[in-house]
Amino acid sequence: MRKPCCEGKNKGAWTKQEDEKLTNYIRTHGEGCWRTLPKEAGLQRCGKSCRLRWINYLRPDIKRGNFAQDEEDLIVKLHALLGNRWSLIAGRLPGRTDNEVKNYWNSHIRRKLIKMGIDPNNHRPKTIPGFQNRRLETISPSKPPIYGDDDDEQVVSDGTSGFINDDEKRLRTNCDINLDLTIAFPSPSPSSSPKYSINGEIKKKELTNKSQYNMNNNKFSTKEVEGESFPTLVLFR
DNA sequence: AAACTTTGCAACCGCAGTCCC
DNA sequence: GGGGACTGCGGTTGCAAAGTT
Repeated sequence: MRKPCCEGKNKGAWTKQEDEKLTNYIRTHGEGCWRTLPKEAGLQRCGKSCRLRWINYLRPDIKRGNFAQDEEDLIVKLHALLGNRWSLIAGRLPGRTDNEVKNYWNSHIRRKLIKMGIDPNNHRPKTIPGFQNRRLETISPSKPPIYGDDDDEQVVSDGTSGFINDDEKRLRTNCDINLDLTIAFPSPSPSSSPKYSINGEIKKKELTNKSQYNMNNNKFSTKEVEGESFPTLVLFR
């Protein structure tokens, strides 16, 4: 039976001294074998704990503080496409960690979506008794879904229900998701789990076109996109 | 002011994937 | 190819701070 890596080691919150030891060690030796790092750095912690502390808190390139609105929007979009793949989502938010994104989703965004009557798991309006017949009938494959609280409702020119709440407007826009993600089909093996790469790190054939995914009709459209400014995400299913 | 509740987030845990012998 | 070691990920927990009664 393998010994638990944390047996006999410190647990709980990190002290300033521990942070300094870890930071100094990694500055000198770089990130390496997390298993042996604690001993070499003089820490009574398991390697796993050191890795987590470094990645989520001590790394110098971490952006701390509140999430900007565009970051929040991007998280919603990426979550709609990728689900709970926090490390992938965080990979497209410079300076943010998967743990931070996950926490922000669970404590802010998820709650906000629920409050607005949107299922955070599938990003679609929940069927709420009382207004579902009137509201959900407006959803069609070619049209963004209509959702929201009746109290905030207003009538817009096309006769459908509209919103006066900024968050709702923004999220409604996000349903028309249109990410610049490169999508590659099909999987080399149907039984294999999805694979992906960022910036083409894995050696798989990529499509030359950029496929744009539209949540409204669940379709990919392809068109050439020039001047790409952020990492290319490739999904293999 | 005290008690209680809610919120935010750091840290832990277990599992799955990958590597290496 | 099998199995152990290691790493990384996502779910969950625990606790301090903030808010409410």
